[in-house]
Amino acid sequence: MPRNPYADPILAWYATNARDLPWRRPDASPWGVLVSEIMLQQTPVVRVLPIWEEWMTRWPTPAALAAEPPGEAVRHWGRLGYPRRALRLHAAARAIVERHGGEVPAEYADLRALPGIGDYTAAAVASFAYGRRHAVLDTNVRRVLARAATGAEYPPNSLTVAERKLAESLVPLDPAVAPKWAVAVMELGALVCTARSPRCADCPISARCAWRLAGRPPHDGPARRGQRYAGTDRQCRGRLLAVLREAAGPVPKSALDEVWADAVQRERALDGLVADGLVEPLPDGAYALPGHTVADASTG
DNA sequence: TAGCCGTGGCG
DNA sequence: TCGCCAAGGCT
Repeated sequence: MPRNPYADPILAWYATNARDLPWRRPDASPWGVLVSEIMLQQTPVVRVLPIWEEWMTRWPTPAALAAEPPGEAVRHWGRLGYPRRALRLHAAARAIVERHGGEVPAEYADLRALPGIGDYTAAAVASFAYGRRHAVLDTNVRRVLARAATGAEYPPNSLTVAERKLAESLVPLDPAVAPKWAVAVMELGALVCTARSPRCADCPISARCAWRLAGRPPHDGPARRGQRYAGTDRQCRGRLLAVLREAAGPVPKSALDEVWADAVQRERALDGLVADGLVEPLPDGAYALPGHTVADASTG
């Protein structure tokens, strides 16, 4: 039995089925790869594409972003969601300038030490941008391995030691092949071995997929907890931050009061945004995105 | 470690 | 319609 019985068919499938994504092109910089990975966290590719293009034009290097106030990163994050990612990406850019001379580091440990970069993103950037050998374990890969190797429809709720050991055992030994395997198995999960309705007829490893061979038994464990959204603090935070994103400068508190009726929840959410550094209260009682430049009010 | 953190499209 | 889901990280 080869080290990884799935590698050859998945690599062959990837060669003809991979999407042409800008951060995968040869001219993509490590910075472009890093930005894409942060934006893609919990966010579909189609929504990331235009924002990524805008960021690459506006801030082609970590130094370019680092030179801006953090609020500009939040503003140009738009409606991608989870805006703390924008704040952390800005902080990562400044750390890259200060600690790494403005170059995105290639070492996993250095990447992992940057704000907003966890185990997955550090491995992904090291692998995709620098060709390093790493087990790149995202939700797609976990699902593919759960089905193919374990015979379960879905992976466990949280990453287990067994999953990590399995993934690491499958990383090709050839350093030139390892990063190709990482991106290929991820792509298979994104396009074919999907969560809702997997397209087993189009899968290059269906003949050796334990889950399919078992008749695709449904998930039997505890149901995954669905997360409500309407009426939550998260929705309230989103409303408040949208007001600040769309305003050219500081806004009076009344502008925030207008977008959420429940005053108790509104204050709690606003306090949370301030605590997170996403919103800055000003001495005059107004609110702004963090680090905004005070406009010159002496003209006119 | 389980809960929190946005947003929008799809089955 | 509405719950589920999308290249996670942090505490």
